[in-house]
Amino acid sequence: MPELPEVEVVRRGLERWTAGRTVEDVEVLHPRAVRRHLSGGGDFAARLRGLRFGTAMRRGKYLWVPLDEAESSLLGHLGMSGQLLVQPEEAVDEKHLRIRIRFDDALGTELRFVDQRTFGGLSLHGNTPDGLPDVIAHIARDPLDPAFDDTAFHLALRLRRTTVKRALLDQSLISGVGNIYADEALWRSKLHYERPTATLTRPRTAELLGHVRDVMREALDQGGTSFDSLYVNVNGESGYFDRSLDAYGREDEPCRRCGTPMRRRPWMNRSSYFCPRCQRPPRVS
DNA sequence: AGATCGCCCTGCTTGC
DNA sequence: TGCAAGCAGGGCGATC
Repeated sequence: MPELPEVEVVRRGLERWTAGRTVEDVEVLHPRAVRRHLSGGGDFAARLRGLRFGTAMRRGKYLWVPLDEAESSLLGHLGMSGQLLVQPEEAVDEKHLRIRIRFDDALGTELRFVDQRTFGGLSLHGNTPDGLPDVIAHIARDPLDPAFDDTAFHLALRLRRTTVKRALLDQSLISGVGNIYADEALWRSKLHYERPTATLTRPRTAELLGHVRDVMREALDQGGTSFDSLYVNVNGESGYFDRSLDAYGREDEPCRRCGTPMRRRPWMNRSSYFCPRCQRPPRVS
C-alpha cells in the first residue's frame, strides 16, 4: 500500500521522466479512475491535451504535476493499488491500465496509470495561491515537510478527544501516514494504538514524530535505491515490499524487542499490530 | 464542528 | 473442487 515514502519515490520518477514534456493525447480507459474529475473523462482528456508538465510535487500521499504556468495541476492519488508507469509506447498494455497519457516528443515513452482496485485516480484542478490543487487544501503538511509545525501538532493532539492511531491517520492533522507506518511508529514509540491523544506529553509527541520520520526515511532510502530504470516504480507490493517491518503483518511472531508474540486486533475495518508487553493498553479505553 | 462509520473495488487466501 | 466469506484499506460523504 503506497504511503508517503512510496509516493515520494513515484514523485521523483515523474520529475525525472516527465518534467517539461507536453501532452499530445490522453486515453481514459476506466471512468472510475477520473471520478474526482467531476466533468468526466472526456473533459479530462480534452483539457489535458497540449499542456506542459512541470515538476511533480507531493503532500502526504497526494502528488500533482503543475501544468503550463501552474494555474492548474494534474492531481493523482494511488489509493491502494495505483501505479504510475513510464513505459515504452510499444509495451503491451497492463491488465489494469486505466489512463494513458502520450507526449508530443520523440522520447518514445508514455505515462500510464495502472490500478487494480481503482481506489486511486487522476483529476485536473485549479491551484490555490500557494500552488496547491484546491481540492487538497484540507490536507495537512506531512512530517517530512520542513514547514511541518511540531508544536502545533502537539497542541492539536492535546485538544482532540480521540486516540493516537486515529490521529496519525487523520490527514488533516498529519498527512502521509497510513496503517503500516502508523503501526511501525507506535511500536517504536511503545505506544498502544488506543492511547488518548490528550494524555501525550510534549516529549512523547516529539518522540512519536521522530519515529514517524525515521521509519519513513528508512523506507524511502530502500525504495530510492531500487529506482534507477526507465520506470516510475509505484507498486506497493513489489517495490521494497521486503522492507523490514517490526510490527505490521507480524501476528504471532516474536516482538523484536522482548520476544512476546505480536498481536493483531480488528480496528476500524482494518488491523492493528502491536506488542502486548511493550505497548500496554491505556487504563481506560 | 469534531468524531465516527459505511461504502467504494478486485484479487488472493481461507474455510466449509 | 467449488463457492462464499474474509481480507487488504485511503478518503470521503453522511450522520450524530
